[in-house]
Amino acid sequence: MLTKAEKTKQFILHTAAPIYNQKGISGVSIDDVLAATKLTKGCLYSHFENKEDLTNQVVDLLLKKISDQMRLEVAKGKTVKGKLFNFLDFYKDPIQTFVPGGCPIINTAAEADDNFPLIKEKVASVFRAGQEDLTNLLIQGIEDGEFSKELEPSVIAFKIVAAVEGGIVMCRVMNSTKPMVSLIKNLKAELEQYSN
Amino acid sequence: MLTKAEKTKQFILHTAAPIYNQKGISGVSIDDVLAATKLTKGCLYSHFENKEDLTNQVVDLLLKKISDQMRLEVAKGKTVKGKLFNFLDFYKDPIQTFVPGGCPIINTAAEADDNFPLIKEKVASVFRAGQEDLTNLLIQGIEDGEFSKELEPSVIAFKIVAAVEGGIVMCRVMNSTKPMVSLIKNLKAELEQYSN
DNA sequence: TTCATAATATACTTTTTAGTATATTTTTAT
DNA sequence: ATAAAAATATACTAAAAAGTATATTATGAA
Repeated sequence: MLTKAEKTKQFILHTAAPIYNQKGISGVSIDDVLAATKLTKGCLYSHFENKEDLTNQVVDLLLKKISDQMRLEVAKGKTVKGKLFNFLDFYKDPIQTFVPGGCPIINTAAEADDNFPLIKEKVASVFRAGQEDLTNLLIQGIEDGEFSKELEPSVIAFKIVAAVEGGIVMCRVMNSTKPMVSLIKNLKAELEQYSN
Repeated sequence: MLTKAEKTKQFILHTAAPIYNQKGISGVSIDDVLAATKLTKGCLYSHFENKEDLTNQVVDLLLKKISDQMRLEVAKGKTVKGKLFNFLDFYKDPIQTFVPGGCPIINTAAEADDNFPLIKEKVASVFRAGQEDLTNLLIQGIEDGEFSKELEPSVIAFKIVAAVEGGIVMCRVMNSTKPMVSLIKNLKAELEQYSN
């Protein structure tokens, strides 16, 4: 069983996660987290060394949450194409996102690249792992005969993720899910072009 | 001729611009700007009401700078395809960007969507204008017979921008321009597919 | 060239935010 | 049940950041 303290710590992390995803690392204050959790400083600082420590653990959680859920959805697909389509559908609503505030991966990436070397590395790892998995999936699709050999796995893997992540941010700012729906339809059609 | 004060104000804005693009709105302090400009508070606050005012004007400048330069490059193209390729090539180096820190449009979009309604609207306008221009360009390409009627202008316009903007952020975090080079090559190939 | 105005510098105050010391309460193993 | 240890609350200090009042200097139109 989870100890009380561990429960509280997880509660803090899970409560802080959407706040961080919405406000960004630099935009979040300890007081924001205290207000949301209704806890006090003494309590929070007994679970985290300082703000940097909290931030690092929140980012870890954010990246894990989105990655796990995404993999879960992908895994439901029976075929390679099914898995790819599930990946795309996972991102179909850029306004109401799995973690409020958009995709934590692109959000964190955009903020961390020039400012937080450690977090930058965390996000880079997530991107690299994602690219590797997607690329392998596409390779398997070719090997299985689902896709034509014309398809360049690593290029398409990057293109799909870049388009989806960029699309999320654009849609959120323009307050419309429409372009994303069209984009996903188009990306599916592009994959169909490579279908055997 | 530009008055002294106007010169100073422009100097502040242009000096602050890359700082904002790198650190993000919430990450920049007035002291950061003072340190970079070697000016004092009294001076800065005589040109700007407060931090919000400075921020708004810096964001305006950032969005204008990148938009103007992009349009300039696009305009150099002789054909529609030439213009589109120039657009893509404009973004070919995601590490050494026109404004240091990546593309101000996606950076600002990612930060503003949940936090700065006014700035969110500014970015949305830039995206909308860009989408309109790109879409019209593609429509013209079809009318001119450069592209096939199969090409859906607004969908491709969104796809290209989303992929490029998402790609920039991914490349920056992964510290590699390679995926971007491949992406641009692929997007050009995709456009070639629609070529007559 | 002078003087009114604008620009800039200096030296503050205020506010916000992070972090700490210590007292009190709650867990949990015995 | 109880006592040691852990968790939490209270009330602070420290530091950073925003913003202001006022003195000084520079600009440019008469």
